[in-house]
Parts: sequence; structure tokens; C-alpha cells
Amino acid sequence: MNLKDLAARLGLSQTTVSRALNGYPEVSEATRQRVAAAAEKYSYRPNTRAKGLATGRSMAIGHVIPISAQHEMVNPVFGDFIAGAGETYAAAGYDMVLSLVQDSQEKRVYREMFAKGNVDGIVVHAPEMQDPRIALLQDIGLPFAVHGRASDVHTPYNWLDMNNKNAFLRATDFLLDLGHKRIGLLNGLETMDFAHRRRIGYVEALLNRGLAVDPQLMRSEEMTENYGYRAVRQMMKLPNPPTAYLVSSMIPAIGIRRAIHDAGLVMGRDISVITHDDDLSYLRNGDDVPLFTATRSSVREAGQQLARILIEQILNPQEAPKTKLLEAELTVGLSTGPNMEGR
Amino acid sequence: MNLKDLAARLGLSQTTVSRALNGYPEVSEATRQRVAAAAEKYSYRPNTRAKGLATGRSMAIGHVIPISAQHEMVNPVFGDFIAGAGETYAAAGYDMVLSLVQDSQEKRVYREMFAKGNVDGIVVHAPEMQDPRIALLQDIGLPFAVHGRASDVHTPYNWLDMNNKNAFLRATDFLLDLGHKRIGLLNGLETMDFAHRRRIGYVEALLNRGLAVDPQLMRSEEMTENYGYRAVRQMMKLPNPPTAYLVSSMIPAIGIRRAIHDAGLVMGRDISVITHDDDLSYLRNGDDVPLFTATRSSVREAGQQLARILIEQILNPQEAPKTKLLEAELTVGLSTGPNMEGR
DNA sequence: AACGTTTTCCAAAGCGATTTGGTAATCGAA
DNA sequence: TTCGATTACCAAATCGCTTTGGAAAACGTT
Repeated sequence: MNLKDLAARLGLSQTTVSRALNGYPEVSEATRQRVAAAAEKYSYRPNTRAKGLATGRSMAIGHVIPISAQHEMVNPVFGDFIAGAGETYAAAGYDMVLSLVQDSQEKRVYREMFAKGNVDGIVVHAPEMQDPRIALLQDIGLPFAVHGRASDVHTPYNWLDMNNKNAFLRATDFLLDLGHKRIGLLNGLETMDFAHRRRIGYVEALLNRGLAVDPQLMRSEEMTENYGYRAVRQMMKLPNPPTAYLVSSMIPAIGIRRAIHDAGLVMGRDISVITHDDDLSYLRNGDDVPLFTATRSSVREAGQQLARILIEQILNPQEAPKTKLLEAELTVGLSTGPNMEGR
Repeated sequence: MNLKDLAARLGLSQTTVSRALNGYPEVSEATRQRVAAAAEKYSYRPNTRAKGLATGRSMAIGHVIPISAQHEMVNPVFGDFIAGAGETYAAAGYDMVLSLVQDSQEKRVYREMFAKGNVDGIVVHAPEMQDPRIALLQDIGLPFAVHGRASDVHTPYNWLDMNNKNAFLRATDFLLDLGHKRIGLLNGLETMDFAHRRRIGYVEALLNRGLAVDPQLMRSEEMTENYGYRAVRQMMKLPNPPTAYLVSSMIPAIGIRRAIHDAGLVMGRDISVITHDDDLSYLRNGDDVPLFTATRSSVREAGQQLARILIEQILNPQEAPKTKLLEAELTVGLSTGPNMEGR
């Protein structure tokens, strides 16, 4: 059933039917009712492509997920972020189109998306410190919003970020307050902007107390379970091993827990662990009592809010970019305790 | 830059330019070259919506992700499946459009997707035993392919499934061969078809050896880490607790590991665990030695192959539906050992 | 040279919506 | 009664592509 048929069935012109359905005023209330009823009856839905062609908008938003050639890992955070964004899109009538792209091809894909006109805007994932995608998208003139920030990009753009530096500063402070002096940092890849900011927070907290920053205690890798396990096993062999660890995600934190157990120690008593917790739906941090002491910030909520920012930008292209910084919440769980060394 | 402009610049008709770019024969090789060069130079890309309107195809495939109201969890498997499917789509020139939908609304969404014509086909996720979506999609006449199967649906349709029954039968056999008599089953939600089949495999293995099936040893819940922990803690309190566990995914398996440790026991020595492993990129089962004994089947590969099946169906709508059953591979890791009870 | 084929191109008609630029019909006020 | 304004509708243009139905030019054959 298309507009033409529907109009014919109603004995009206396509114009009138279209106007009636789209809420334009130049249609009498009576016919509007009649049209609405018929549309319902024949379950008429305007063809997306035709509508898009006529209006010049596609009512779709693109998410380009870079798959790096070396470590072809899908960010585990991705599912929940998408779920959040998807809720907002659905409510606003937007579709979400996903492209999985080799990161070498990413720029080409952005240009193509614009040229082919199949999205009205783009969400940029996993920004690096001087991420070239931002300048590219500004250059192209395609509305976009970034999940995170790029430290070395200084032109304004839409972003939503968790306050990574502050979260890790507070977490480190918390461990220092418990008497820990040697704290291992298991960071994500520090080419990623978020990881870079986290390290800054960690370092700043140490320096604030006049403590030395030991490169041997700092790691930066992709956040897998094994990474947590391996890194901690190795650091434990140091002459002066850490008494506490700060880790970037629940998944390596689980690996840390395993390493601690394997060494015959107890997490929270012998060794303290704080993790960042993205509040993933399938990896809840304990039922009532949080398992890990953690800085928590819901990635799903981030998805919701960033989607809203982008949609607003699309609707009002002249408006200045919006930014939002979410603060993480520090919840104390069972994985931390006072430094018992030398008691 | 659109077709009209490009044709004007070349002094050719839109027809000729279109044909040249789409590889039709009625264009001389010389002008084809000329057109290709100009298209490249002005980086011309046909507008997706216009092309779709003209051809009647949208070159997009829909994935409807149901979000159930009770437990609004995003399946952790989802990211990797999408990654696999995405590779195939990209290679074949298809876009992927995602809809996150409250499961109560799901049927409406399928109908709308068809009516609005914004996808050429659909991938059905997480089928239940008598999944009504299959009949619905057949009724609508929209090409689709199912990741998994629906036991109670007997009309032919495209599907790709892992041999869940066989995997769990073999895993159970493996534990029985090690001398375990009481084996706990931590299954996924058994309204899901895959979980139902897994239970059948488990039960069949027990019955084959004339062993009783104890309902107290069988659980069926959403596959979170806490689920694994809680269930095993509880089963351990039984007068006659299991000496081994069979679990549906790595994530609850990690919870089981925690429960075993917390009880002061050693996994693989005191208690054996076998898990199914979807081979997720961010949850590898150990580095060189597998951590868990597991039945493994790559969900990413499943995504790739199912996407291929669907695309074929779209291109040849008259062809009979295709099906594919992947066998899981049993890899022995550190989490299993002989039953030491009473030695 | 004549004639049928093949090659190479083009004008125009779609695809299914929105939107522009109207026109009758009705209404109110002078 | 007349005339401008308002109401309620419509025909046709438009978005950017593909595709149909030619038609002119080149070619081959006799």
C-alpha cells in the first residue's frame, strides 16, 4: 500500500493525504480523521527511501565501529552503549546503522556515508588523543558526536565523556588513604584518550602525596581477562610488589582476582583492587554488596545521553556544540582493605 | 555531486553515466574509462535513497534486538555476532540497521520494517522454542535468517545453529567418563531454544548411563556472573552436592570459579567445570592452555555464515531455505579432573 | 550500394514520498 | 451585494537514481 493507492481509495489527492498524516493545518479535521482511519486500516507506512529522498533526510544515525587489524576485538562496552543510544533513537524515530570497518578504511567510510547520504549524523567511538576523525567530520560537514574526547583536538564539537581523570584520581586517593604506597595501574591502551586521562589521574594522585611514579607498576594493554592475570602475576614477582591495583575494567579485574587466588592470597585482605565499572548488564558488580570497589558510570546511560545530544545537533545545525562530563561514583566493595604490610 | 551534475560535466546523458558505472554492456570502453575517472575525481557516490527508490532494494539488513522488560540485558554474545555479520555485509555492500525493541513491540516493528521498506532482510536473534516471529516473517514475506532454531516450528526457513544438544551431551559424557556422578547444570533461560536443546543433551547423557536426573541440580537463568556464583553456593549446601558443573557460558563459569575458590576448594581438582565458550574476543579462554574445559564454537563465525545465507536468500528468493549446523569443539583445560570423592 | 546488425548513446518515464503554487468554495464584514 | 480572507483541497514539480524504448551511427555482408 503506497500513498497513491491510499489516496485513490479515499478519493483524495496524494497531497491531502500526505498533509493529513503529517499534521499540516490545511486539512479539515473530518478528513484528517478519515485519512488516519484508512491509514490504520491498511496499515500504511510511508516508504522510508521515498520519504528520505523527498525530505533530504534519512532519519538514520551511523555508528562506525573500527576493527583494528592487529587485535580484532569488539569492545565489550559496545553492546550496552548501543542499547542506550538505541532507546533514544527509537523514541525519536531514528534508525541506527552500524558499519564494522577496518580502521585503515575508516576515513573513506565516513566520506562515503556522507556522499551516499544514508545517515544524518554519526557517533564516533573510542577516540584517540589526537583523533583525525574529528577534523575530518568537521570538514565534511556531517553532524557528529563523540563518545569520549580527544585531548589534542581543540576545536569545539559534541562530546560526552566520563570524568576519567577524576575517577582515577579519587580511586588512587582512596587506596593511598588505606595506606597503600605501591599501586599497580592496569590501564587500557593509552593511545585511547580515556586511558590517557586515567593515567593522568593516577599519576596526579601519587604526585600530590609526594610519591614516586614507578613505570614498572604501569601497564597499558587491551582490556582482557588474561591481561589482568598476566600483568599481576608478573608484578607480584617484583622485589617490591604492589599491595594494591587500579584497573580499567571489570574484565581484567576478574583476571586480577584469579591471579590473587592462584597466589594463595585473598583479594581485599592481602591485596586491594579497584576497578572501573561500566555497569554492563551482563557483568554486574555483585548482587547487593559490590564485589569490587569500583568507580562506576553507566555506559548505557552515556549512550542515551549522547544520542540525545546528536539528535539535537541534527535538528538545530546552527547551534553550538554541546558537551557533557559525567562523574563516576565510587562504591566501596569487598576488594579493598587497609595495607597490612609490616603489621 | 549527483548524477545529473556528473553527466553534465562529462557531456553525457545520465543514462550513459549510470550504465557506465554499473557495468552495463551498452557503453564503449573508452567512455566507461572517462566516466570512471570523472566519478573518481569528483568522488561521486550514488545517493542511497534515490538508488533504493529506483531499484526497489534498500541494500540494508535489519537486526532486531529484543530488550525484555524484566531483565533488560544485552546479550554479551551480540557484539561478536554482529562483528561477524558486519564483515560479510560490508563485503557484499549491505548496511546493517539495528533496532533495539521492547519485546512486546517486536512484531509491530517487523511489520513496519517491511512496510517502510528499509531493509531487504532480517536476522532473527535468540529464538524461543515456538517462536512466533518465524511464522510472522513468513507471512509478511520478508526474507530472514535465524541465529539458532525453533524446536516447535516445522516449516522450512533459513537458520544456522550450533549443535547445542550434541555439545552438551559430549560435555556431560566427558564428565561422566571422569567418574562424576552428580553434575550440576547451570543452563541459560530454557524458554530460549538453545538452552532447551542443551538440557536435552545433558539429560540424554545421564539417561544413557542409567543415571537419575535430579531437578535440584538443574538451574535455568540469565547467564550472569552472579548466577554462576549463587547457584553453585546453593548447590554446595545440598546433602549430596555435585562434584562437577556444566555451564552455558564463560560468564557464569567465572562466577562458578569464584564460588569454588570462596569455599576454599580448587577448580579442576576438587570440583570440575565445563562451560560452553562462544569464543568472544574480549573473553578468551586462557592464552595457550585453555583455562576452562569447554565446548567451543565461534559466535563471530556464526555471524559471518548466517549473513551469507541471508544475502543468498535475498538474491535468489525462489531458492529453498538453507540451514547449517555447526559442531562445537571440545577442548580440555584446567577446570576438569577425575572425581576424587571417596579416594 | 543496400540492408540488416551491432554499437553507442539519449529522452523520458518510472520509484513513492513531500512541497510548491495554485483554485474553487465558504465565510464575514462593509 | 460584493469583495477580501480563509478554508480545504488538488495538479504537478521535485528529490536522484534506474530503466525502458528508441534512434543515430558505425559496421559487416552480399
